[in-house]
Amino acid sequence: MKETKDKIVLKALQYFIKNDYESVSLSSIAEGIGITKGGIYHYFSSKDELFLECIITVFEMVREFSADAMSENASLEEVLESLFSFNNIFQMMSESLNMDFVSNYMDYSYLMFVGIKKFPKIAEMVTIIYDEMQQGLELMFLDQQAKGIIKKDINCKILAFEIVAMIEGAMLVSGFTTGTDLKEVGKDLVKSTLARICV
Amino acid sequence: MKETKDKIVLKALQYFIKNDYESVSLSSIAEGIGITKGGIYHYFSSKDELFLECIITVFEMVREFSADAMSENASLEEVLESLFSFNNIFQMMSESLNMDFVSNYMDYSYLMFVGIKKFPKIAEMVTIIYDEMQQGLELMFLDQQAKGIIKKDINCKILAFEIVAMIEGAMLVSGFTTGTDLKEVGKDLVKSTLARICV
Amino acid sequence: MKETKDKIVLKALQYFIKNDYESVSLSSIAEGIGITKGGIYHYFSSKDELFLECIITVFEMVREFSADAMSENASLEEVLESLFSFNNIFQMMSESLNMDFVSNYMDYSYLMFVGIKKFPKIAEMVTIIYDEMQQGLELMFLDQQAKGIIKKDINCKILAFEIVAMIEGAMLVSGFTTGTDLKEVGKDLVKSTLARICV
Amino acid sequence: MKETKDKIVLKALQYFIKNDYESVSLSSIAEGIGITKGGIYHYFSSKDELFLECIITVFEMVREFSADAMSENASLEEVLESLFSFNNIFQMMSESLNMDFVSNYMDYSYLMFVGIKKFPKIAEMVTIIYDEMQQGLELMFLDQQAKGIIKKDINCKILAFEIVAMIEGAMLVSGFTTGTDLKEVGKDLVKSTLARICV
DNA sequence: GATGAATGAGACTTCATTCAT
DNA sequence: GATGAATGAAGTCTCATTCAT
Repeated sequence: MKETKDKIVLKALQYFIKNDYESVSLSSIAEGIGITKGGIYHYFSSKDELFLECIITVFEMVREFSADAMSENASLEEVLESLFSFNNIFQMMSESLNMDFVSNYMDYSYLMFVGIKKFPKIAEMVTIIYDEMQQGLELMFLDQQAKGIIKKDINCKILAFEIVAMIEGAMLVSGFTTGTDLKEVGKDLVKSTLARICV
Repeated sequence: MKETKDKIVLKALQYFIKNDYESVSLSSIAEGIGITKGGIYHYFSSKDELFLECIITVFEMVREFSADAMSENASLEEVLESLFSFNNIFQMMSESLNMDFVSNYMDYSYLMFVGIKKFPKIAEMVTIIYDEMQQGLELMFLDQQAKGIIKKDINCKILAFEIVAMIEGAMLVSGFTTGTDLKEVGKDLVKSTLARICV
Repeated sequence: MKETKDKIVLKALQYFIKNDYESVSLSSIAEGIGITKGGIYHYFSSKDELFLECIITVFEMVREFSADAMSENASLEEVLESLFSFNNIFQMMSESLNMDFVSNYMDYSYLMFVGIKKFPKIAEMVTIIYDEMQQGLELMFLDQQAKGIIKKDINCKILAFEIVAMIEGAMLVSGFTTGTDLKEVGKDLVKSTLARICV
Repeated sequence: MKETKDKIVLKALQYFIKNDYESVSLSSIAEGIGITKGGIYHYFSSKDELFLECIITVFEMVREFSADAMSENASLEEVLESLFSFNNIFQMMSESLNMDFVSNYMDYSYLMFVGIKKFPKIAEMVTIIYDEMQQGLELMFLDQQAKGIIKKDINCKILAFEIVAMIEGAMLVSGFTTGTDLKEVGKDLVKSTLARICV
């Protein structure tokens, strides 16, 4: 059955996302789904391998999300609205994983960093994600600029970087600053962005 | 002598910033500075306490940096230039610590996240840092707006959040994206920001 | 297999009864039965837990012994003879444990004291043992008094306490005093006791 | 000054009497009297030596007490009353040590046992104490028997052993059994003892 | 497919002890 | 007479991993 394997990844993710890599024990994962430690070794040859699978699972979801947001049919406004509705990302993630523990950007971000420290290879995956997002945005901005919707004097490459940076930064910062409602912030940012780039 | 204690914190920071908390052993720290494991316990009652001291050391430097950047005498342009010259932050940090290991934002960010997972209290410190920065910027923007330098229709509170988010996001993202020169990015962002907010 | 667990308790008891609690290392226990340190943690979650199990094992044997000695069918003389034949207690204990290390009362007594210092709860167990013994004796004395065997003017409650105290004291003291043969002492005490309480 | 040395012994005794030998650290003793660990080594060459001094201190007091109780001028009744007034022993001990922590026989007894496990030599000291006491009593009993006060058919050697055993046993057992008032028990035992040995 | 016993390495931590000051 | 830094050995405990069943 593939069921057990999925259960392991899910439970592992749940722990890895909230705790230090080293402080997550295979026992606790096994116990959490009602099997024994040794059983995990049927599906994964090591703790590292399991961890990697967890990270990849999350990354694929993020990639899918950003691809969806930038679908061809969407208007400039719709794209920005999708990307800036941070809460949706984590809601979707939680639903996909059938669990409610990815409560904020910090959880996701933490997993990413820990992963990179453990396996430098993961940094490459992150790079791909950001590059794809940035290039996607740049292409869209160029298209809109050609159509006369975006101001002519704007450097689309820089703008794309700005947007990506602001999305990541807003998610990160809003997890800490007091008195910032994530939903409102998203809307405000979309508005202010459109105002300054559109003709 | 306070020398040994400082050496311990320095070496510990060096390891904590590059590796998983749990995978940093006190032995390696001790060995790294030529003392024995037990010696560390003269100065710190536990690994956690040492870790905390390391984090606080870094936080104080960041706080100082952002306070310096927003000094009263500085012009709008100077403030933005300071805040967006990311590389300077880490250069300064490296100099202060007399070590060259804080090579990028990821290192600092990682330390922050790991710290928060271990000690939720640290999240409060981070909140203070961001809040101070955001409020400082907002005040400055309002002042400049009153002087007629910044456009009247701009919401300074949102703008302050945007700037903080962009700084953090740019530092984070630029650590991954390919083909982005951190120095150039900073300059570009200052330019584009000034262009859109100034009369 | 329950074999290993039993081996651990047995070997642990062997060490705990002869040495300081703290100076008994899990390594030595493990080594003593040919397993590794970590193996002990399969059966006991801590050194304390193992220690507790050891103590309980001993207590249960003592309780059983005193219950046996005061069985209903035994005559007054037989009961006293059983209780005062100290050496039998430890012989039995050694046989039950399949080891010959409980050589005298001091060993048992020491274990009891150390246990109490570590876990105050153990004092309650000891209390139960003594109370049961004292009450059992009192009932028997009252019965014998009613039958006219024990002198009418004797306070059976005090007598019961005296007997318990003398048993414990004799075991304790005889471990030190020179020139006292434990076997002879027991017989003498039975004789002198019967002489003074019987009609 | 001899003051510091005395303070060390006193504080050490306070800890050794309530805790496991190994779990008493020199740091805690030093801290308890406001000096540092290293300072102890001015007066004692090792932890063991300090421990031994503590035990000897206690033993000397016990020996003195029993010698006092059996002073030549005292009558049979007075001697027994002194020996059986257990609480007095510990009260006196506490006063001598200027501390109130020797609350019961268990504390004293525990110290004795731990001492023996660590240094078999101490068993010899205990033997001397018991032997002295037993021989002292035997001599007194013989004297009283010669004077016609004690029954002729009593074996004074056995009686002396019985008394010592009962004293030790009563102190031990009364620390556990419920509903036994130590003071009353002492009086009862004196009475019942006199009744059975006197003409 | 899964269990459970067992290993072995490595971690944090404590402490008696030494010694220069 | 006393401090305080530092050592080094030992101890408890945790865990990834293996393997017979």
